[in-house]
Amino acid sequence: MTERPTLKEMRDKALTNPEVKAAYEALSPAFEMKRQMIALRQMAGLTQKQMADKLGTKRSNISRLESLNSDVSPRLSTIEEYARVLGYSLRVAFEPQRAR
Amino acid sequence: MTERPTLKEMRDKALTNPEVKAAYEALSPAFEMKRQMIALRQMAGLTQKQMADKLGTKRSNISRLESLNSDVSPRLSTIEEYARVLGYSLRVAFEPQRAR
DNA sequence: CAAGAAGGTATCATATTTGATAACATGAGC
DNA sequence: GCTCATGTTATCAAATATGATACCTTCTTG
Repeated sequence: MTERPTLKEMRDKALTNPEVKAAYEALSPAFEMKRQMIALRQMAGLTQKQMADKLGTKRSNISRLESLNSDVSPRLSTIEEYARVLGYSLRVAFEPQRAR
Repeated sequence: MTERPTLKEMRDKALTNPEVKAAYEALSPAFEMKRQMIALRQMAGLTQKQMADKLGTKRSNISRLESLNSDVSPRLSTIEEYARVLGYSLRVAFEPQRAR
């Protein structure tokens, strides 16, 4: 039974291409959130160093937290703290999954 | 210089009262989120056991994750997974902090 | 009452994040 | 070129979350 590729097969194949994979992940909630975090910090006119001071930690840790290609998934409380020192609170919403 | 209590002092004092503390925390973003998670699971007609199976883990871990008076702050990826198996994706929004 | 289903909580081992330090790269301003 | 500010990345120790197991309570149903 030879068949033409299913949608899922095409997607999986595409994801083996690094560029496609990057573009795909760029849409993930975590990526969107990190972009937001960076934007909020910059809008507040703060450097990573100043942000680190406010949070009682170091530059490098802020860099890692904001890093788009970091493989760590931060704790919810870490994101909450980051938001709080910038004058924001978190809202976590669940929305019906986008079509794939 | 005896003074009348500041707002902050009154708040801190109030938070030593367990009941007040509970009511206060009930408004936190994490609490709101957990309530949402439980509601979504129940709307899907799933028990914690069934949820655990979908996630490849155990009942007790789901209970802890959903527990409102748990002292653990889950990873973002943990919440994402939970949402995903229910057909939802996460949206994390930053909103200007409520007045206190 | 007995038995099973559902949920809660404690504990321990394991996995992962976080904090701190150091080294590197880039760009601005002197 | 030099220096400083900013940001990135790697590494290790310490803190914390997660997985699994066991035991407990409360309901429900027979």
